Amino acid sequence: MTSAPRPQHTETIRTSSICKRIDEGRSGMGRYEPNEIEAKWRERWASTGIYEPDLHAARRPFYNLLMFPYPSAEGLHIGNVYAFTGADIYGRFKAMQGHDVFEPIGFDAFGMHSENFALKQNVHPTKLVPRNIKNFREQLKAMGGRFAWSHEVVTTDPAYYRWTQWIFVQLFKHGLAEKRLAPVTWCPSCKTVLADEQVINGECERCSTEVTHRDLEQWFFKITQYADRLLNNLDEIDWTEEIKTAQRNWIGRTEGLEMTFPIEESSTSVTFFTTRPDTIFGVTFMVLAPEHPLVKQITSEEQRPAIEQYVAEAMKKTAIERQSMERSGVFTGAYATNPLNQQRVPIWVGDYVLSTVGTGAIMAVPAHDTRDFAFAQRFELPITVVVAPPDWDGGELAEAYTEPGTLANSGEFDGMESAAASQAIIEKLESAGSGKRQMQYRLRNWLISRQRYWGTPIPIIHCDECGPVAVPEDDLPVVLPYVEEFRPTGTNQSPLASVPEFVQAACPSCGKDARRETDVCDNFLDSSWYFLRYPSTGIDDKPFDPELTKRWLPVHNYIGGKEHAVLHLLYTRFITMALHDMGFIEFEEPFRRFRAHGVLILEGAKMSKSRGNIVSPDDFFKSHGADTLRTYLMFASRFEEGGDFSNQGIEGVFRFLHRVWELYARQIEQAGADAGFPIEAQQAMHRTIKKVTGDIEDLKYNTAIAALMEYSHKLQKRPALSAEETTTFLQLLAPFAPFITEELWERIGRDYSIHTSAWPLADEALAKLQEVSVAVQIDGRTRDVIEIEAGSDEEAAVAAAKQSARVQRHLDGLAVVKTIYVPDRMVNFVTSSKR
RNA sequence: GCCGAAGUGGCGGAACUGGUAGACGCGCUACGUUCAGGACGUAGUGCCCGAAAGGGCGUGUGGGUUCAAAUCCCACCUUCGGCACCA
Repeated sequence: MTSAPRPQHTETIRTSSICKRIDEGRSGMGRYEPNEIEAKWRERWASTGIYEPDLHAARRPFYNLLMFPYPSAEGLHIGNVYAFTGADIYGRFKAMQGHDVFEPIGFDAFGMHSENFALKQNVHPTKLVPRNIKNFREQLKAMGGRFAWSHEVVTTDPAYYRWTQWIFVQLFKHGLAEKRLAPVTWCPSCKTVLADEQVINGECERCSTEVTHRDLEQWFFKITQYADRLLNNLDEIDWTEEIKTAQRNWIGRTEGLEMTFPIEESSTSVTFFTTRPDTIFGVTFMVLAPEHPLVKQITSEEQRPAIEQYVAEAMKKTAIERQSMERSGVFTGAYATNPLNQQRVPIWVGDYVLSTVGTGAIMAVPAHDTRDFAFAQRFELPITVVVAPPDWDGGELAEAYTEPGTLANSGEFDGMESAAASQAIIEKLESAGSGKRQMQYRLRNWLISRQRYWGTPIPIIHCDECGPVAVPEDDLPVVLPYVEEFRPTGTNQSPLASVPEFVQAACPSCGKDARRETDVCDNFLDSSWYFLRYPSTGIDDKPFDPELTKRWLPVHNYIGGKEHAVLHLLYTRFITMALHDMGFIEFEEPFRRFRAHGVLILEGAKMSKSRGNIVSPDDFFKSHGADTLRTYLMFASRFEEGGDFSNQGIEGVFRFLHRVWELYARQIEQAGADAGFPIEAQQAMHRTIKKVTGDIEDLKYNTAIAALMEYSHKLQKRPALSAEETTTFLQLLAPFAPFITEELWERIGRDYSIHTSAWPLADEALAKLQEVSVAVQIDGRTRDVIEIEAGSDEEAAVAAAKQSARVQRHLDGLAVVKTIYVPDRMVNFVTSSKR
């Protein structure tokens, strides 16, 4: 692991002159110069190591994790600053509450973006990536995160990917890795495998050639074996509900029936899965996915040309297009028999059926499925109602009826309700041997192989005698060789295949000549375990030290983007569970608490390279300083919702920090003045402590900052501040604006550092409001607002309300039939005139 | 198409468990300060009628429940995010 270089601040950039005049004529303090003070404290924090907890001795460990960035050549994105600031504020808050906070950072640096960018710039990724990382480090330091730089992790470092390979080997040894044929997207012109995002409207993004598919031998991890546990544990873990829902849907466990229809004049049959056994009597046709292996077998000679053309067309569409466009299909010429009613049903091919879902074939029940209904209408196929809608007249349906109901046209099952009928039909089919109850999952196994250069080499050697053999652990890492020509090779192999010294290897098992695997790993594997490595960086004989792991994990708080809801977060859970089962770690869920933050958008659109609307934080660091940018990003919207970035509102936050500076300048000048601490001021302070503390815990940073602004206005109005107010306000602001608060903390004569000082505690009695405003309504309309003592009973509140002249006027001539009192909130007089 | 989230002033956004809609900030207006000025201070600022007092309307649209709805229910519209080789 590399240790981060000290930032060099040879020159200080003067801040914009927004405040040039503010303090002219004021002596001593000078004006707020964010660039000066930020440079000063960056250095001081680094040299004193206040963000580097002693991992072995820490008494109250708190592992505060954020999603490590992908170091692109464009530099740190303002969205990264947004996400990391949100996580950092929480870490700073926990540290001030007395925890030993470990907030590591690293770089997820393998992958297609780096490879493609390197190709474009004609710079080798081994040169480009360190350059990008260096730039990112500087930017990350500029934003003022409390990062433990001595534990930096870089996934492209052999000292790291050695253990990524070790994980691959463990999974392989435990039967959780398998190799099989699977289709990839292929550009016939570039002669290369394409990623999904490189395909636009069925064409290669570079050469606009229509893409095709190829079957290649690929490695998979058997995540589906963990489907039930991954699903069931979701009920227990403290994660953002939205993410848990996304994972549940992704895993997609459904219970139903798997059954087969024999094909006429053939020895084969079609197997499909259905969650609606109650509708089997309504099957009027079947549909196979275009990729289904039976298609070639059963198509009649007459239909063959049409089918072949249709299948070729379908292969060009994406799964999303196939499900969004108008239903299309072609009849194969073959028929199957419904074993329940002996009905003859035509077999079609339709691209709305996906080979990756279920068995790649469906029984079509147009009366009770909207997609099948549309298909039947288009091709004039019969629609048989077998579940009667509530007031069905026996006639034709205008649209599919997909709800449960009473069975009709279903022989012996007529009159039964859907749920009972499903069970009865399953039992009948099970005893007849033509179907069985089945749990089905949407989740598919994890495709690990990439036919690319810039990734972790898969640590496997293929031997003709022994088959695939894992590289012995002592031989790891399998180092990614330097390949000058790292562009895709025009074969379906990784560029590594063109390096004979790499490919040639002796079989670790029998010693004969063998071939090294040349595909590299999906970089989701790199990022599936990085949090396990952070505490153990520098340890080179094991991936993670058991002692440190036990002390620091599972992670206490993980904050990251919703875009990682299923892939990264599910793969990470899977790897953790697998390592647990193999006995390497004691826990099976990696993160105690996970919170998803929102997406930062620009003028209503997501920032992306393709739109060209990426905003760099660098200009803001220079013009306003990191404190202003951090605070503004957190103030502009609810952290968990995300929001719009505009540089309109940033000035408001900049002014706020200037006013804070001024407030303390005045305070310092008046040193020695007897400030006093009136009760109202104490109450305001404790209310603010309570509000800010609660809001940070809930990640409601925007309202915490609003409360601090409000409180600062109150402080500005006081002639002088007490010592307690002076320190408390700075402490509450410190997680958001770590630099200015550290500077002012020093200037008011407190000991370094504010960031290790104790978070203020709210005095509940003082935080409580003494007087409350109570709305007085008449028939639900607010007519007056009265001030009464907090906690007043109904009698007192109603009496006070009736004192109001306005209320009296509105009640004049009306009879109150009902009075509603919500303590400390409102009184409502309901009158007889009410409607 | 499927899954998820969200629609509140001119703008970003607040609003506990159904209980004063619009906190805080931007912008705008007026006044003050300043040689001048992007600056700073004070006050005002949802919309409509009104000189004011006051009144009416108002949280995407239409309906409903309730003494009371941004919040709950039903239907619809729009936007954003995800859909397995982007990370």
